[in-house]
Amino acid sequence: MREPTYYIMTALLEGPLHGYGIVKEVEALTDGRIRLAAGTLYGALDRLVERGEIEVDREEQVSGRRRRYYRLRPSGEDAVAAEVSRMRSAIAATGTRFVATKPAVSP
Amino acid sequence: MREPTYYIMTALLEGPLHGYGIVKEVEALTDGRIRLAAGTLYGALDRLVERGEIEVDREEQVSGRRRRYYRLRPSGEDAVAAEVSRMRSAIAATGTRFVATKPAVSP
DNA sequence: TCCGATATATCGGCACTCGATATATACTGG
DNA sequence: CCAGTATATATCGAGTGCCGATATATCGGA
Repeated sequence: MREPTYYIMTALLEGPLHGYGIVKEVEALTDGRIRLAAGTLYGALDRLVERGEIEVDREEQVSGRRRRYYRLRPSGEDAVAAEVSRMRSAIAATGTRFVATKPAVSP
Repeated sequence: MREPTYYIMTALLEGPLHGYGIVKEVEALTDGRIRLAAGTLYGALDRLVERGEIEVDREEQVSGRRRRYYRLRPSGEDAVAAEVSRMRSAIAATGTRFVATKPAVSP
């Protein structure tokens, strides 16, 4: 799984969100580092629905704009868990070379 | 960076290795989970050389077979470190949902 | 009135991976 | 002695996924 797809699913871990809401949530989750391109987002969403990892939760009409909410399905959550596990293994493969540094806490 | 490329570079963290040696090292590093396909390996190697992240260390002739050793360059090591950092952030983004479980130690 | 934010959709191009195929040598078992 | 497996590298086409561009539409603020 690639990074954009991973973050899309991670955003949905908290609960259903619509496309643009996912963009904003991923931006928040990554401190602004990842700004999902439209093609990436809707392409990934379609693919994930087709694979049964997410599904349409509901559609809303908010001040003239349509919002389609997506929900993570159990297999999607499993996929995220598997991805986390793969990343942990990948980090472990470097041994003690790149040791995690705890972010500084405000004193 | 994709997983195969990541492991190719991780294998080179220990020191120079030739193509087939990388395949074996990655297999060892991942408990046999990842077996680099020939196309993946040599394609990635060429790309990494072109980008200056690895370089040819030396060539040997061992029992009639040519071996081309590759060496990780500083920018390549930086790339691996950046990748580790990205993965740590990605894991952190899931919050406390998927807590790391220490592998069981033989009792 | 025009710009930026909100909101979704689609298309073409690009990068990377993968399996298949090719080539060649060395060793081991039957 | 010959077939199969391991060692070793190279290349090509197909498939997948990401990205930027483009399109469309509404709403609020300067």
